[in-house]
Amino acid sequence: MAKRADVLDLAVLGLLHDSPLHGYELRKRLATVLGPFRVLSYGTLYPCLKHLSEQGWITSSDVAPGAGRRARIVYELTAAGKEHFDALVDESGPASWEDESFGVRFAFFARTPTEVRLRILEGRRSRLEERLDSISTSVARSRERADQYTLELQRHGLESVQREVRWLNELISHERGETPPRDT
Amino acid sequence: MAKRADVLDLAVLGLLHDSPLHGYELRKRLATVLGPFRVLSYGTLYPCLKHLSEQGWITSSDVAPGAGRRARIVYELTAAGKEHFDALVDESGPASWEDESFGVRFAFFARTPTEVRLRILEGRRSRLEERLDSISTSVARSRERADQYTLELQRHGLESVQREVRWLNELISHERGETPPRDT
DNA sequence: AATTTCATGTAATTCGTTACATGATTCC
DNA sequence: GGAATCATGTAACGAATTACATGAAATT
Repeated sequence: MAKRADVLDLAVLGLLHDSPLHGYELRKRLATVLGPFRVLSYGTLYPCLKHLSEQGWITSSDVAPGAGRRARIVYELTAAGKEHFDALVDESGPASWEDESFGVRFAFFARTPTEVRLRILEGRRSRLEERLDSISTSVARSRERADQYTLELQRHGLESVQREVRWLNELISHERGETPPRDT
Repeated sequence: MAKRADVLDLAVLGLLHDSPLHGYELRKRLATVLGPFRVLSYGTLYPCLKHLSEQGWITSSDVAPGAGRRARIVYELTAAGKEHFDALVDESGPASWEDESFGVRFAFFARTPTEVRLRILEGRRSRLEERLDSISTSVARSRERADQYTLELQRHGLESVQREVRWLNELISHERGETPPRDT
């Protein structure tokens, strides 16, 4: 069963899928995958890399300080790591896992089979629709007690979720209707 | 200086501002304030209530099981608690604190002076604008390396942030231009 | 009679941050 | 010569979750 920590694993394995990288560079690229706001600390990244090595999903090799570049440790994906990545991308787990991993899984869609892409998009959509329900319920429950600002906050939240559902609908029909943008 | 944990403190104190409540009921109402998605566990709530009592911001009293209702512990805001709440609402801290507390502080706007409301809204807006910058930079940096899906994800993220900025603009001009919806 | 909802807590664990510690290289 | 960036880690701490533990009252 997928755990929370697996989100980071997934992101790191996904980035190493393209090319071997060292920790410092990985951290910068993770910002793109996890969202440009979140900057991961080394206190999280390096223990994670150690863990991935122990599991045999990546290998590390010391690269001597060549012309202009200093010594660093480059991590590379193993065959087992590729398998694990595929399993993680496809894996469905508790709603919290799927929510947190959605962005990361989407970021690696170019390497994901169409049917898995569809499953992920549809899963996301149905979770958002549940959210829509629960917001409506909570709005109904607290209408008397709520002031203008609370209502406005709920309204805005509702609208944001609805917008994302529309976005997903477009993506889903795109996946179903025509050749995907790029197929690897 | 505001810490992360203070977000929960703020939410609890804000809810108790209206009326005394017991833990179980508090937890349900917290869902409205923190967002209908997040359900807080008792493992977080009860230690928090203990902490707030120790600080003298709330008092607890055992209520005997009256007609139809069973025994429970009702928490009430103290004068010191009200002061602390006001201080927390007004407090500016690291970006992470302001980001996480924005929703909660907004939820209690009805009890917040107009100038503080404006400070909070403008603070949020300028943080989002920084985010806009950093997204643009990261898009520019990774354009060659990025595939269609990564670009689409970034595009969607950018649009969401821009939408929220527009929302904030409306709220700000509303605060500046006319009598606020409700003044307590 | 059984299940759900009400109601309160504790213990172990996990995730992640901040601060600390170190040092080379490049740019100004 | 000094600052910024590159590069890798550890230790202490903090926040919150899950699982555990308990039990009464209401609903079906």
